[in-house]
Amino acid sequence: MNKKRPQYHHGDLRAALLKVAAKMIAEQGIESLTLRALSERIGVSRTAPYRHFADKSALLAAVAEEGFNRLFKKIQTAMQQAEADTIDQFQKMGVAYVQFAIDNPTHYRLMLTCEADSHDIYQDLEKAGEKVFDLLMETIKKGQTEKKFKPGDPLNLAYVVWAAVHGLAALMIDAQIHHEVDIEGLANFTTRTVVEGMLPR
Amino acid sequence: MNKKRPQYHHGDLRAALLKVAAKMIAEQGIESLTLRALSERIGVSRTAPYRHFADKSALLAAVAEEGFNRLFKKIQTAMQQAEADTIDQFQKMGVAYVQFAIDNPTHYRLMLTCEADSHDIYQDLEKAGEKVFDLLMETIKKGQTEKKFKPGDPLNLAYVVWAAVHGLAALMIDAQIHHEVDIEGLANFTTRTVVEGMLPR
DNA sequence: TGTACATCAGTGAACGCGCGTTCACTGATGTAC
DNA sequence: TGTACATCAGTGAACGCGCGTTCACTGATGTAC
Repeated sequence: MNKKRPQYHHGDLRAALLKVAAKMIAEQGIESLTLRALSERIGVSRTAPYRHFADKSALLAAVAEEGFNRLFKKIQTAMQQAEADTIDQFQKMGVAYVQFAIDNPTHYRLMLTCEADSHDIYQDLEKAGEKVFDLLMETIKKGQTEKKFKPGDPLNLAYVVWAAVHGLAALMIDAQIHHEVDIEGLANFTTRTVVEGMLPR
Repeated sequence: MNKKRPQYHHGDLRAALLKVAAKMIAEQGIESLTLRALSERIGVSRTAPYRHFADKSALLAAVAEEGFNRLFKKIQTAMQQAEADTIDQFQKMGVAYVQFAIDNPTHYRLMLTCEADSHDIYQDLEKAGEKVFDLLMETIKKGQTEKKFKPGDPLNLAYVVWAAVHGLAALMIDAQIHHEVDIEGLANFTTRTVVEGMLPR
């Protein structure tokens, strides 16, 4: 039993900080996450987090990083559940990406704006983000060598696709797209349209 | 000469607040805009803004609204400068949209996240945003009746296109896409890809 | 044209709040001998 | 197995700060007669 009398040493405070911070962000938004409330909820003094993180933004960066790792896994399993067809994998990736963002709206927002100020400072965070992007790049390259996607710099294509799924996620999160729409349906339609275009066949 | 001795009555404080707030947001970001600094810069007491806006968020909503009006005009003129071809107009719209976002990054961010919390509260803001969206909807409908776009619910197509340009803008603003890329080029490529798709011809 | 008065735009002092962070500290843990 | 000691994780009081907003006010403006 771990549920003994509160101990002086927490055991694994670092992990607990990340976990509870993620939970609180999900519940109340990023803005309202305070180091004080976070510590109190864990049952530790306000200043204990400073043993594990240099400051608040370092903690947020770690939370964001963990988010990218989860996103990475989610996309990976989505691809594995797809058929062998590259285009099918590609679409599943896109839908999984949007789904993650919708399921973890505040966390997702943190991930994509946290990096903004801190590109160079938090290199682990940057790497975690790049890992996800690389998954996309590789799929596009594979599709190109299989002649299923048109040729050209895969980086530009990756940007377009990323823009589409990120944009869709962002608009939904910020409630610009009305909530009553079928999320998965629209995510599916979006990736399909990016692949097939808007021209009549 | 308007540059007389400072007067008790400012003359048009409301307009000045909007203008200077936009300027300060552009210079230092949304976070760092404070009512105090804004008032001081205009040369008026801290509490003067409360004669014109209920509170800070009402002022921000008005700033955002003004942004949508400027965006609307910019897109309109971009369309007018295009050839008569609907698809050409469509692409020019997309590029103009991204261009606006890149030229006014903090203002753009405010516009698209401000609405989030305040959909129902600030109806003028919502209307200003809808006007821009309607421009997109109309163009898609026109393209469909001309058989230049594939049929189907134009709303879904509009969401896809909006997602693509918004996503591109957001990624650029949040420095997820490296700054060295050719902005206009990528914006062009994006709208073209959304129209034409990724399949080989 | 002059006066009285309601209305409105701006003042400035002050409140109250919550926050991140610092500092010197103390209790627990692990290791060398 | 026992002891000494360095190291490390957590404490709690307090600092300092900037902010949005309130309040009772005052000076300017416009209008009715």
